[in-house]
Amino acid sequence: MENKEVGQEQLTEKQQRIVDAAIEIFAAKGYSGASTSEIAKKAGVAEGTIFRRYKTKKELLMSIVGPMISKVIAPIIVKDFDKVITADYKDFESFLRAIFSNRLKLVEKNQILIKIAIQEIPFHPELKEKLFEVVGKEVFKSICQRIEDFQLKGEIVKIHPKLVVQLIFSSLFGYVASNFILFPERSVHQDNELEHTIQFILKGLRQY
Amino acid sequence: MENKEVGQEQLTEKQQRIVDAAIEIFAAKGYSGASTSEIAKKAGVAEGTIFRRYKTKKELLMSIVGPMISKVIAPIIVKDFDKVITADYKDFESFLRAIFSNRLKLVEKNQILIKIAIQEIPFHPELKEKLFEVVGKEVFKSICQRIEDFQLKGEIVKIHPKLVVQLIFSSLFGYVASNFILFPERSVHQDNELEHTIQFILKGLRQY
Amino acid sequence: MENKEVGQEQLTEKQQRIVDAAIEIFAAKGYSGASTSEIAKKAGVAEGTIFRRYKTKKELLMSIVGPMISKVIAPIIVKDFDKVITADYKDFESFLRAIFSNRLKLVEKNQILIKIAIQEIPFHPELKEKLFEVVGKEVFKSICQRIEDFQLKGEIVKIHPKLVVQLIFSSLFGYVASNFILFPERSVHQDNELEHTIQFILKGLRQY
Amino acid sequence: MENKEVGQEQLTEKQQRIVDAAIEIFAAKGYSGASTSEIAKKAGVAEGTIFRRYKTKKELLMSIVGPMISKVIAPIIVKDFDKVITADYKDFESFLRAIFSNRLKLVEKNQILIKIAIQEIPFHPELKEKLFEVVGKEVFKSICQRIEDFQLKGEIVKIHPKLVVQLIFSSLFGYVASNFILFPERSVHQDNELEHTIQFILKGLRQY
DNA sequence: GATGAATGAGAATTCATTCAT
DNA sequence: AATGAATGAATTCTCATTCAT
Repeated sequence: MENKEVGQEQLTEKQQRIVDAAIEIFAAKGYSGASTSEIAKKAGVAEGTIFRRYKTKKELLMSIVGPMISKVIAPIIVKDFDKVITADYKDFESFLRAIFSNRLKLVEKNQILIKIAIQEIPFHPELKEKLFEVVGKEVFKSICQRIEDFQLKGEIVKIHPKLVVQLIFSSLFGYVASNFILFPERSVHQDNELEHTIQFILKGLRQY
Repeated sequence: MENKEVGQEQLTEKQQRIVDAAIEIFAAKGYSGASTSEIAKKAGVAEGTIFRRYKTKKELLMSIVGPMISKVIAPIIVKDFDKVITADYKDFESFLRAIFSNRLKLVEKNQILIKIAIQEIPFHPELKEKLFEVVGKEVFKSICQRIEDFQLKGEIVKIHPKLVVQLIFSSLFGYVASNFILFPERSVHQDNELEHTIQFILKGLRQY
Repeated sequence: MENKEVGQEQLTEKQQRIVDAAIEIFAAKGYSGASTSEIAKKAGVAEGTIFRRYKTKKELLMSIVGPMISKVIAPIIVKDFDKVITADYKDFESFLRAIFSNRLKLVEKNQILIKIAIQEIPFHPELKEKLFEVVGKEVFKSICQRIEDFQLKGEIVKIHPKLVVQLIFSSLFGYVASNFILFPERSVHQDNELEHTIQFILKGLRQY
Repeated sequence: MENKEVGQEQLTEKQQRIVDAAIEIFAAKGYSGASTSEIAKKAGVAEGTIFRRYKTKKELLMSIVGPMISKVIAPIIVKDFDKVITADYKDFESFLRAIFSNRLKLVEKNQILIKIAIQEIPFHPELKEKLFEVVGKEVFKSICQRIEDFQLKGEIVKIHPKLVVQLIFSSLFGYVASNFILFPERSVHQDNELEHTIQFILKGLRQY
């Protein structure tokens, strides 16, 4: 399972194997629980090899999670957001579906990385900050603005736009977290579950 | 901040201090990231003292998280569930409010413990199993049953009861996770946010 | 060869053995060339034992050299200096002999420590500073003052007192360095060598 | 600061840069404290490049210090020694001044190299031996012989010639060590200090 | 000749755990 | 029960050295 999405700026083959191994082990045991020797063994390299490119174990983590936040989390929300923003969605439902449909694929594709990110964010203020920056500044505003548009058109309930966003993403996050992180083996995320979740949000935000 | 709720069966004062210190440090750094010597220092006891009662570090974790799952997680859902089940809630809204109102207090009261549990569950199959047992077997059935009642009365949408439960608890979990674990410093969980969340769920589950 | 002079504030027996081993190995290989595992082996303790008391290898060095500077170097010059100052030495010769006689015993007794200090001072600014402080501030002034007395009495040449001190201690340092550090195995420091050195300084500083 | 004096037999430009970098870093951190990768970085070459010419790190040190001992230390004492020996110095003072004057320039010019040599000699028996050979055999005898001449003429005190040499060079070494190695930043080696040192030795060795 | 990725032995340090007091 | 010195295995990291390109 390669994660070519992340951090492959001129990595040698061995370094790429290190990154892949690290991803797997960080996901399985968490950052603190993973040992560099285990990573090296799984990658089939000498332990010292890890430290040629990454000065510290933490740098290895950051090289995985840091870019991921900008390259995966952000796109999950922002990607094609120009289109979403520009595109004149005929209604809120289209908007919501647009968000869910292609974004959930990104989530699925980057499951492990997201698992690592969610697991480690509580322990690494830098990551928290980065997430805030990426999500907060770049995305939040534009989404909120869009929400207001739909509110003005009377399509969704007139509560604080921030709250609308939180409700949508709480549902999304709850869905993701329970399916991917807490109980990944369950894999009950059938299509209709997703559809019902969308319906749930749609109705939950309806005005009357 | 004492957590008298958990594991105080005949603990000496020092042992109680150890538990309190462990809770704080496990929450801040995770199980693997916490060291027993740090815990001992914060508790103001000798390093060896920890191992008098708890044979291993892991046993210390389990003594905190294990009981917590039965004593806190379960009550969050089950407590007074006899009443909930017995009580003839006049409608689904009452039922939902009943769940949220007193349960969210439990969550707030046990914030740290829940943080630890959520952080560690992915790494400890035993915990996962215990959670399944407690939540799954004891609670899930009865909640589902109750949901079916409301569905028969036509109060909520007729989708698979399990999904209804997941939607409700996804919202709840999203709310809890984002407020308590990911961004505990934000503390925007104002009252009206909660109210809107309830409204959101109510409408989201309405039939038409 | 115990070095009970230094740093034995409530050391356990093992810790004392660590210090002794460290002194021997630091002296033989220098700080960077010595490994903690070698020290542990020579001390007959587990490597981890070193780090119970000394957080780092450097702290171990400092615990040896730091106190030594105040407790050995300083006394070499200052010890009984009250007497030297108070005592009305009938002439400069008595003064010089007083300095040399009992002080050189201190040097001999602390050979190894002095060797380490001299070897490491160039690489550790902290040590240099400490030496300056101890020697410079506490000692230099009072010696210089004493020198001036002898100059006024016409016993020694009237050049800058600082220079007199430097000439005396250059001779002393040259003697110590070549005998103890550079060529310790030669051990030609016979009594008459010392006597001639004193005569040499005496005549070298005579006025006419 | 190039040290063209040493080891430039057919060195490529890169190899010369390696030598220069090594000199700087060996001086600053000592042999054990210096890492080849740091040297490579400072020299602006690849890590492997060092090992093309020098099979080991130690060989690099030896290529610097070894030749230095013959090419710098020896000349300090021997250079023009034919002249010194042949030349009929009219008195001991001229002899002493001849030694000091042009030799101290050599010392100053090769400060760093001498610093390295003095720092490393205690740890490398080969260097000690080489120094003995060069200094001891080639120089010592002829100096001693010369000293005896002056003693016969009644110009200097009649103690063992070896001791005379040691007294002279102790003063010289004390001067060099304190000015260049221990406290290089002080740089108080003013001209008159030197003059006074010479006067000090002269008088110290006078007969009556 | 030069490079720099890779190595593996070993360095410093951490840490859960034991045990004599 | 409590202590805290001691342990030794494991962990992170360093570094001289090799070798294919």
